[in-house]
Amino acid sequence: MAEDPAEPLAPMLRKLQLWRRFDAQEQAALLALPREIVDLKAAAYVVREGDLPTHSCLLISGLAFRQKLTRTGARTILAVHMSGDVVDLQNSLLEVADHSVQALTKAQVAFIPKEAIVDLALRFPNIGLAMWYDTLVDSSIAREWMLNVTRREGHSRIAHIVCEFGVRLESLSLGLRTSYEFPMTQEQLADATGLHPVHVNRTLKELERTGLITYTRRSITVTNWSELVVAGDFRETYLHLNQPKTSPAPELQAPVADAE
Amino acid sequence: MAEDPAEPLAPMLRKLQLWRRFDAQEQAALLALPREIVDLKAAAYVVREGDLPTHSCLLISGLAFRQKLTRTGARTILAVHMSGDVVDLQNSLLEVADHSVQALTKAQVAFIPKEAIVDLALRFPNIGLAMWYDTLVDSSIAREWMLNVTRREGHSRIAHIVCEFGVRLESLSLGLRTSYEFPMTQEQLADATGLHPVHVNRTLKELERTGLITYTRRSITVTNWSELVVAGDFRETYLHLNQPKTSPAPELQAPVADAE
DNA sequence: CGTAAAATTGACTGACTTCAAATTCGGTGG
DNA sequence: CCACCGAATTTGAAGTCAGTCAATTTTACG
Repeated sequence: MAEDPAEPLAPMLRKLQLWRRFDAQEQAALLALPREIVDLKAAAYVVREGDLPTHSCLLISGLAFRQKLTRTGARTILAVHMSGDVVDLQNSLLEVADHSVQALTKAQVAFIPKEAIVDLALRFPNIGLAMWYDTLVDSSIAREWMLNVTRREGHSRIAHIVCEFGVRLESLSLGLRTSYEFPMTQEQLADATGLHPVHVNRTLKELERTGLITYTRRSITVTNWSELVVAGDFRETYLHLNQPKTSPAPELQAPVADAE
Repeated sequence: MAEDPAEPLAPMLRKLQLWRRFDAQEQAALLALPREIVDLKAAAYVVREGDLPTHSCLLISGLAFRQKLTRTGARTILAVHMSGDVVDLQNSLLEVADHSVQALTKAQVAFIPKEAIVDLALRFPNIGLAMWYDTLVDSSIAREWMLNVTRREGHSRIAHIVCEFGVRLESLSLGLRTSYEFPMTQEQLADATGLHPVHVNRTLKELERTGLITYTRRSITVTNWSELVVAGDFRETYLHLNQPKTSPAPELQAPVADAE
């Protein structure tokens, strides 16, 4: 949790090095990205749908989520982001933001000019690849959510998202998969699972009654992990947490010999 | 439709140049990618969930779709791809395929070794950026689909997808937005909208009865575009078709002066 | 302590699913 | 050209999961 305040971009470096290894020069360039550190209150907007974003946003601490609305105001929550995620590499590289990003809890973020991101990707293609990979993993999670909300029943949807948050938070050392802080309201949980808040409430109660979880207003304890995994049809491959790191840009070491 | 057979990768070049302009060297490098051209029958698999993919797949002609299954066999269709799409830039760069890709119609594809893609991105960062952008647009469409299946009613979901295919096919000169070939079965349409095939059938009938579309087994004519747009809550921003092309890699022209 | 947001509960409704059977279509072989 | 077959579509009837509406209780927090 206690990041070196002198290196606010360290969480981004750590996250991207899940996908590619960086040499000293690449690490320095990344940490030297121009940025503005901002403290956000819960529910503060990072980007609004329709904006022409000028910055990307790194989440240093706290949680954030992406959302999209129908014309009638119904909401879907598309993703929940955690420390180290460059929230909205998805959004801000394209011209117009097609969805909004909002802080879920109070959060510390770094705004990075989008040209600086593009420039970094052009000067250090290895970092560009890592950022690309990172957005691909986001997409993979989005696909699993799509499956979740279209083809699983209510109690499975809830069970699945409870499993996912546990594994993700544990991978960041922000909790245990069987016990973690859970700051979403039931209404937000409903928008993340395509259900109605009332039904989410009843489903949580049912998961408690059947002994799978204990739920208090802002925390979750899983009391029967293996049954919860079955109930949620949870298979964690889609999180790509075991992606083997590619050693430092081997392609750059032998680019001349192009045997074909 | 009639692409120069000497340049089978031309559709990919055309598509990527929607996002970035390439100079002659970049264009040549892209067209020279190693590849194997394959003709696929309808329903043939390109990648299966769980595979360790070694190739990316460019769709030269025909349609393809991505899908994912629950443990009990229920299916969701995540995306439909058209000519020029590098189906599964999404999938094949990561270690394990988290979903399957299948031909929707008979199709011609080019398999490109994934190292060749990574190598191209490292040698020509401008092309790397274009491919990244391309996957971001895919993600944007995926987000709209998520909104569609979670927060719109059945008839809206169908109306929305009918609008989307019209606009996308028209942008590729493969049809008119108000009249196009539509090779999906009602069962596939159900899996793309999170509905049951029986309900899809009834909904299509209702859209016909109310005069919005005419539907025959394998083609759609929109008889009232503006009402269909309203019914489907369709706003085409998310397709990012008006993304202004960035002129040839300006960042590369002045990388020295880094005024901050 | 007071207040607003969030959670909870009950009664009722309905959009969509399920099951099952009939019909149509497209291609194939005689 | 026509009969045939499996897949896709269509239709009907009945059931249910989740939504809706509305009121009450709990909680966080100043």
